Amino acid sequence: MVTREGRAASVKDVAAAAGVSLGTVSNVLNRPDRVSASTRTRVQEAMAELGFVRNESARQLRAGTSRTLAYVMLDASNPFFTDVAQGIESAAEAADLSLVLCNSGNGAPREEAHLALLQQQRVQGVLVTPVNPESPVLEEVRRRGTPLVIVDRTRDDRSFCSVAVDDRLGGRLAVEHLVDRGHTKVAFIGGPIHLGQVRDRLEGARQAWAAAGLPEDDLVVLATEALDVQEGRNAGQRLSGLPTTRRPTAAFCANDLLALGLLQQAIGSGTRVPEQLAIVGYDDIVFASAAAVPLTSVRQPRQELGRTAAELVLDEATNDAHQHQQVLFTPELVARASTLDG
Amino acid sequence: MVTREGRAASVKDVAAAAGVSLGTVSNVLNRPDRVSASTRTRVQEAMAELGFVRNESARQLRAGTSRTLAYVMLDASNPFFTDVAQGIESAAEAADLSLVLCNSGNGAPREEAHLALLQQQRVQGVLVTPVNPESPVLEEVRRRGTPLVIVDRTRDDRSFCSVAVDDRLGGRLAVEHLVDRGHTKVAFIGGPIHLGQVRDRLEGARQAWAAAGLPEDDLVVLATEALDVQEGRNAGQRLSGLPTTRRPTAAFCANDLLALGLLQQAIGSGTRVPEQLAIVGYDDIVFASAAAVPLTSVRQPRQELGRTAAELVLDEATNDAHQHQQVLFTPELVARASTLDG
DNA sequence: CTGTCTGATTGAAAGGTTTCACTTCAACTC
DNA sequence: GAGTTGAAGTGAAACCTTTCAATCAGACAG
Repeated sequence: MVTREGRAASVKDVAAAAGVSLGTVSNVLNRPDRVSASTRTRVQEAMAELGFVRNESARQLRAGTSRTLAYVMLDASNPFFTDVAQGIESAAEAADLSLVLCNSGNGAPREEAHLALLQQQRVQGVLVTPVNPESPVLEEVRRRGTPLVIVDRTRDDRSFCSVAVDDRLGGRLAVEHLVDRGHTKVAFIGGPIHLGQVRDRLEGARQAWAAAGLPEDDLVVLATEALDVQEGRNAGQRLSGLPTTRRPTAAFCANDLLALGLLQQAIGSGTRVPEQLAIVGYDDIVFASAAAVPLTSVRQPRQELGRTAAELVLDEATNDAHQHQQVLFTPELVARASTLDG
Repeated sequence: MVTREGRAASVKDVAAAAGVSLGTVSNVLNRPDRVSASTRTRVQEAMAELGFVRNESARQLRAGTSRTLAYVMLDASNPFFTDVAQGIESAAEAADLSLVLCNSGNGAPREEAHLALLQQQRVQGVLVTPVNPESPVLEEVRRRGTPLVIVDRTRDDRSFCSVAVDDRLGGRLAVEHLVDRGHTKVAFIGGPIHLGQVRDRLEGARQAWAAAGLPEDDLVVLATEALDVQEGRNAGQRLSGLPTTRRPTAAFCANDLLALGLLQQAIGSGTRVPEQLAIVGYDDIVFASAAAVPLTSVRQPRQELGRTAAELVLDEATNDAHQHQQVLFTPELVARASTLDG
């Protein structure tokens, strides 16, 4: 019956309708075995009749805690982060928690607003890929009692749990691969250069370059303003502008979006990939393998990243003897047509 | 001070620390103008001192409603839906509500679980791109008092607000464009065929085909099992397998993921796009224009879709005289290199 | 028939915030 | 100086659920 008399039905209404006490209704909800079968069905019928929905606020107020985990994503439109979210979700599901996603869209104010709300909601824990991992806001969150784990970033002091992927190693793998294929002049494309990710990948690239005994100046750095497709195209134009003799024969891009932009610009301007320009991306998003020339890329264990982060935050939430730890995953190079001619 | 004595600080603690009554603390929180400046700062200092975080459950319990909107996405890894979510977010922000995202991952049980929890949380309203728009679960949600709007789908009866895009028109636009370019044998690629979207886009395609006076049989339907990249590749192989005389010179794909898969397979097997095979996609996701051969696609006003849906759900939540309405947006063809040679 | 045990049910308290009718007090008016 | 006004602050009630000690009814033993 749709008896909507202003407010929603409460346990009290259900109790009245079923002719039992309010404690019994609660028992039906939480410990059905303690209630006789006949009463139980009577109560359940009353609930259905009245369209009763348990009020989570009241429940939580009493219980003191929610059954929710939250992930504040840096950029919901980057497939990398949605994959991470899927990993988190699988761990949350296993722990019988539900996951809510928030999107900061790379904006610090939005991130702060989301974090404030999540604290107020007393979520069990927060996972976040922060705009700035060094921000004091993160400390504040934990100081106020909400467990927090940093995802795909690390903090210089080791004051938080974090999960990330070894970006230096990733950079090394990419450049070693290119060196193996005989390239002796390579461009690194990425930026802003102050981002931890970009810095580390470049550093790894330089290590591999030096290890191969190649002259430092032949690893050219093209700094970009963002890690998106448009910037990839721009970088491509800058490459095309170079005289042939000084033009790199391969490019290592700090993420796949850049690589896809570069690829597009290259093909559009008649450059053959990989014959004239080999390309390595980073992240191995689903669109990398679906590119017209399937992209060689450095794969990160995205789902596992998420899953592990969720497990850490749960440990922090439930285990008194919790120790912060910084988990570092190992990336893996996936070679495809964009570097493999013939 | 990190005085964590078991439980978090409450208004009562703050009141005691600041030497005021509990009502005053509440006033500082909700009507700061009614409190003298000196008391206000004293209370605020006490809050900072104790690391006070307002308990949203208690607030909501008292207020009866939350300041939250929710969107249950069909597939968080499809950029189309994250763009819709961004539109919703902008409307939510304007109304000073926050948005939580849930992902059903195309699974009915997950969708149901999310909907149940959102009702319990007494969210202001729910937006959902349902696995099955005809599901009785949706009626249940509304019957129990939570406003609900259907996004990017429609229901046959008009019992819900919904926002969608005119898929028949989209199909017509795509095929008209191909006919204009002189194609007389075209493949429609999409499926599962029972999906409303796919059905309507195909129907529009057929209308345009018939209107051009072309023989019905020359619009070939290749049914796929899903709308993803892999199925696009598969479809490409099926096309390649056809004898040249019977092979379509153009393909209209029911979404961009299919189109990208098809494009990849085509280029990989040496088919020149668009000279030997023109391709039209649908959705105009960001990766469409970034494809190696930029994809002609039917653009849907994704952000506006989300924004409008959010406005409708808010109207349903706040306006007693609310009337359900089905908003239908107009798609637009964006012509790019995948159909434009020369 | 008394006493004991068990399972089912009850009723009241607690949890943190907001609201609102009420009190207090200082400043002002005539 | 009696009376009025307004601003500032107070305190109890209400929101809905869960928990737990207490009660009840009936079965059973002695």
